[in-house]
Amino acid sequence: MTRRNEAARQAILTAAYDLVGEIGYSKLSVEGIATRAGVGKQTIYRWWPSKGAVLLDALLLTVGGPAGDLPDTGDLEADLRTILFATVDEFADPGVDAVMRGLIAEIAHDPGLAALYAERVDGPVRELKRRRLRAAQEAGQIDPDLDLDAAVDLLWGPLLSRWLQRAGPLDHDFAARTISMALSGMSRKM
Amino acid sequence: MTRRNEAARQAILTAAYDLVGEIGYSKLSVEGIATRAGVGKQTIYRWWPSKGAVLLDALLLTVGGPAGDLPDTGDLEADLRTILFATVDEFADPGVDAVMRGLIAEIAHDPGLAALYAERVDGPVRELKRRRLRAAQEAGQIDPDLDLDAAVDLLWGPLLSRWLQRAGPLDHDFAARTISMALSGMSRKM
Amino acid sequence: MTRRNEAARQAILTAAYDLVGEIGYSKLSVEGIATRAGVGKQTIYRWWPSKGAVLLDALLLTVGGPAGDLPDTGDLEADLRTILFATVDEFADPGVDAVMRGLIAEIAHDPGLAALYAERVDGPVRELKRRRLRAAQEAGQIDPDLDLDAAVDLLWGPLLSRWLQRAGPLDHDFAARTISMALSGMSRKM
Amino acid sequence: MTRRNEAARQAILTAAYDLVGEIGYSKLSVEGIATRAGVGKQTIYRWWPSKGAVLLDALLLTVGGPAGDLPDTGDLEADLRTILFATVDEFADPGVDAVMRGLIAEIAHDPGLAALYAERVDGPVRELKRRRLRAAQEAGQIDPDLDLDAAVDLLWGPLLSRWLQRAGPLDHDFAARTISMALSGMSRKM
DNA sequence: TAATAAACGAGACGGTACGTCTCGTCTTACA
DNA sequence: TGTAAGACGAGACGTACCGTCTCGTTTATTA
Repeated sequence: MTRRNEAARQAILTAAYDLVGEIGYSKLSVEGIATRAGVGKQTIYRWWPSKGAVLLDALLLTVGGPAGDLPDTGDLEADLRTILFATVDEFADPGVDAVMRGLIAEIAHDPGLAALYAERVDGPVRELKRRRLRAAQEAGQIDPDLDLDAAVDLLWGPLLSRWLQRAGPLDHDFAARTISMALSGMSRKM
Repeated sequence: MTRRNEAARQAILTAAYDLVGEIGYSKLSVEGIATRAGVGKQTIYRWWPSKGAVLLDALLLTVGGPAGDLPDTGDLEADLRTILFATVDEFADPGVDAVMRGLIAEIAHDPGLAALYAERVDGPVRELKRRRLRAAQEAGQIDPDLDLDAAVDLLWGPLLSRWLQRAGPLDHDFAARTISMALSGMSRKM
Repeated sequence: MTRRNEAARQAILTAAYDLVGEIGYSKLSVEGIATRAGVGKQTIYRWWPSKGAVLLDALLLTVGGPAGDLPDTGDLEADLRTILFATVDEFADPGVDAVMRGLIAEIAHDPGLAALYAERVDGPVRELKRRRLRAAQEAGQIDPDLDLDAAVDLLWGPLLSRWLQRAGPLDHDFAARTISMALSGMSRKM
Repeated sequence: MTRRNEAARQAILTAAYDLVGEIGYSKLSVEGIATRAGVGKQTIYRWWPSKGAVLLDALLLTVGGPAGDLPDTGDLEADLRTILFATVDEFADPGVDAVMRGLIAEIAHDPGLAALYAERVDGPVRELKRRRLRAAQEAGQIDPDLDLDAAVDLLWGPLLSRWLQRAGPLDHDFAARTISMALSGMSRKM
């Protein structure tokens, strides 16, 4: 039986999320999270194996878990705009930004965290995206032979690229242009 | 004139690059680099402002600086394959992987490092990519009204996505599929 | 009326006494006692105010409380030998040794424990010693003007000294020599 | 070659000595000493193996090392008064009191500390005491067959007893009475 | 013969301190 | 002067216990 203190859990995740946005992943300390949350360090170590695991949970507070299906109005391009605009907005949140960057670095050398990330964050979201594109295939709007995973990356990869490299604006206009190119292609039409 | 010891510089960069591949960015310490390189800590602090700056220099040792123009045989799709296959291969290097992930995380809260990254790594490479696509525009192979920066991201973003999320294979086949979709588009042709 | 669990009391005192002999006073923890005794921490805190109080009770289990009068055969020197030899043997018990040393240190900054120690341990024993010497005074065997408290310290102090400083053997022979010197004095008799 | 910071050494020993007198041995922490001394914890751990070793060094600052020979005016009883009165005064110092009690407890389970104590504190002092008594033997003032170590304990043991048990006043008067009894004996002279 | 209330085991909690590790600065001795 | 070595003040690491505070679960009267 668990006698876990839910208030402490919330305080820890909120403190972690706020702090990482303020000082960045690498300067974030378990000590700092505990102090900000008004909690003993052991309470963090009791329930999470690492700083990364805490942040992953904190991320889910914001990005939300399985948020139901993606919109499907029948108009694929309009729906993709709705969805990618939301992604763009999420990336603009300093908490999400800092947490994601930290996790990306940590995942490389922490297989446990990588598994957790795949299971809790990437997997569910990616499945929703695939499902929306499959519906478009069934509606005859996109090529039925398309590799849906590759298609998902074609749509979201460019956003990721802008976000990571900070080498250009990541705004709704860019998302719209990406959708347009992805759907119709870069090549000159004869 | 600097009395800088070039042998020490080499030893530091090599040690940093090797170590980051072995133990990861977050566990890498200046102390560790100095010990591995057989160098005093002060010698590192004297010449680099941060761990990230050392790694950025170390990265340039491997990825190389401005490597001349990208190939232009006239066949755009073939040239893109050559180029993106090389990118895929670079991402497979554990040293490059670890350094890049670390830099990505650090850049968010270190403007100096961000500037350095933009100037030394991202900028020059991106310029070469844009130049190759501009040539294709002039050759009438792709839409003359295309936003070239967005086009670069449409091609390289999907690779970045696979590399970061580790949610699918990042191989030559995937690169080829991405190029094909980017050029011709996802939409069903009537 | 208390519904105190006597089995738990015994288990706690035994565990405390055994543990302090094994790992010493400073490394002894309430947590450790509770675990060894198979008891919840609260059961200890419910009945004792401090680690020292537990040990004081544990000490009384072994050293025993008021063990009746000291022997009085009429032969003072022989009786003192019997008594001091017993004291020497007690000091040799590792449990007694560890508990006493711990209490001595703690007493300095814990007035409550000091009072408890004076009342339960030192007081009763000292009274018995004084009483035996008073009988000797009445029998005309020792100086009737003697300060009995000082005399007690003259006999037992040297034992305490050896025990504390560990700078010489604390055995029956030493006790006998001490008794002999105390009774007849160090000065050359002309 | 040592590059030890002498100022830090002094600050640590002074802080340790002051603190132990204020809060007692068991509540004394390395963290507290470091903070009070304005020093990093590592600087303490670098040079001392334990809290006890720091306090032992701190004790030597006050009690002093080999302070030259004990007084020898030819009058043994007068000299012993001078010496034991000084001992009584030392025991009255709260710093000495707290340090000694702490060391006594620690010594039981720390052979290294015990050796250090014997070598640096107890040994030198005891040798001086023995030497003074030997001079008295040679002067024909005390029994030439006396076990000098036992005689030392006969004189200082009672002081130790009073100090430890706190069961009676430890003052010059008591010391004088002890000397008198030790020299002439408790037994009624016929 | 229940019910009921304390004492109990277990262990989570907010804290303090542990002893270790690394940070970035500073000092020393050598080349 | 630049360097290898490494001491220093600072502070986070992850662990062990502190003493307090619930939790159900015995027990052992009391109704």
